[in-house]
Amino acid sequence: MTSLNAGRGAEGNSDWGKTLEPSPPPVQGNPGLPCPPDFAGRPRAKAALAEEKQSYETLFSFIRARGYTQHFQPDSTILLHEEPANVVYLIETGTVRSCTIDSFGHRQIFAFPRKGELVGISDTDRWHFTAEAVDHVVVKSLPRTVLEQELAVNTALRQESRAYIRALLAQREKQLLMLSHSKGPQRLLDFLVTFAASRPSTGYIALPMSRRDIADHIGLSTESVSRAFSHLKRTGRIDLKTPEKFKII
Amino acid sequence: MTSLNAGRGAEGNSDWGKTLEPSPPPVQGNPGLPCPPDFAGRPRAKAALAEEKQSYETLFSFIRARGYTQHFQPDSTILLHEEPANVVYLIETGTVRSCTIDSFGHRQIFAFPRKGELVGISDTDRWHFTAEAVDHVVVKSLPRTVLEQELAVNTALRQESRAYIRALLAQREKQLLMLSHSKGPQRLLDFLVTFAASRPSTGYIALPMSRRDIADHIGLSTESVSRAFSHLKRTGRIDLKTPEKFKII
DNA sequence: CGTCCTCTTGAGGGCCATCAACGACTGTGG
DNA sequence: CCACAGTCGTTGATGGCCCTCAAGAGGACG
Repeated sequence: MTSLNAGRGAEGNSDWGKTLEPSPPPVQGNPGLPCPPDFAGRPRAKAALAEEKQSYETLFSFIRARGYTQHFQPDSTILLHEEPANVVYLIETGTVRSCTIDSFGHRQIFAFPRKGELVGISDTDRWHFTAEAVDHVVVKSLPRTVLEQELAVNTALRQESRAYIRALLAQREKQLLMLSHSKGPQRLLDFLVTFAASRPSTGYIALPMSRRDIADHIGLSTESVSRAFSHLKRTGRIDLKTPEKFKII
Repeated sequence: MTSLNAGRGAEGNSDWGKTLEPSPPPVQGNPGLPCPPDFAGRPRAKAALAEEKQSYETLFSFIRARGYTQHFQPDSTILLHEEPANVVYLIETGTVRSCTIDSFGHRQIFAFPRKGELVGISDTDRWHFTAEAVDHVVVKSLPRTVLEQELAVNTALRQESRAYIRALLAQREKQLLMLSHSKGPQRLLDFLVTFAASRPSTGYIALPMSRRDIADHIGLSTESVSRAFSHLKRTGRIDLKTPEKFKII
């Protein structure tokens, strides 16, 4: 929570960080240059200046076309930590919670994936987390072997799969930042805004998960979550029609 | 920080979660089965029961062989958020800090990669974070185009690259768990243990980074980090010879 | 209508951020 | 050589946030 005004000044790169040793093979036929042109600040061909919105349509279409529809009852387990990661899910309906539980029984919910999001794309051997249905969940599930076979030959699919996992990583890092630097009500508001953004809906938005789920997501106790809701309501930042229906203001 | 004793009982999967709709193409010539055998709990061939330690030797060797040696001065910038991700680094010497800074100037350090770790493997277009040298850092840097060309044709490399990013994701999730559920001294101890584990050294271990860096990593103020050090020392969990040299007990 | 669960609100206390001061060290310039 | 400023690490005092314990309201369900 330090503000980095002074700091150790990450400036003064002067002539450090330059290539000092051209290394044996000059890579790609750039005879005179110790360092190929890609080292310079040139953006890659496909990257427009305007932030290019990543699409996962190839990946999603593939799973939708080849996957099997499965249903999960509220609070049932979709995939369990340590078990073989034999499948990938694409959510069609409902909300999932992805979490881990430590040896003391403390639970951390990393995400609440919903319609149009993948669950299980990040593992190939065994699950490193657990996923449970929050409400009634419908998914398309695809055997991992099928996905892997296609990944081996389909470049576009590979790019999208990588991009998806990268996005997960960036998401987690954003959460780390939030957890260490913002206070309860702000964390709740951020969560609600993010959640609302995943719904195209206007008007009141329904929260499928319990206060405890929210608490274990944003790192508070259920009581503090409740107080944070009351605080946001009192200060006019949200409208809370019922405990489950809210609107951002 | 709830303990999940009662909870909504993630049991009772009974006959939910079964495939309800065989979906058009039965995939791989399993005529009668609506669901190929990989759906069952069979581990994949390569996965031994004993936790298989992932090796990144193909990836590392490739970078070592084709990369360029670069040096970075303490506190110089290795890669900057938003700039083109044209390169991948393998650290040979020194310690790096990978971080992001939010709009209020709050900094979150995600990791302190060191010898034998990669920096920048997670992005392909632009950096989603910043990396700075903590002390004098020597790296092998490889143009991304070279890596991508090889990834396109080298399956082993692809697997290792994916595994590396997966490991980063799991690491971040572990950090999230730690940040929300453990207190200052415990967080510091976890960090020190992790840091010590990355050194094969016996005896006292030197900390290259400042208290502020540690603070921004484990989500405390510098003063609290200092108090946590004192606390661990007082309760006999660490031996602190100088502010930079410690030993786990 | 009682039981159970969730959500909410209050009271008390602990952890930690903040402000402040101090010693140790370093590099600078007189 | 020494005064001086600047940085870093440490410790103390104070206050705020939030966890814990506790109690109560409201709804779901048998």
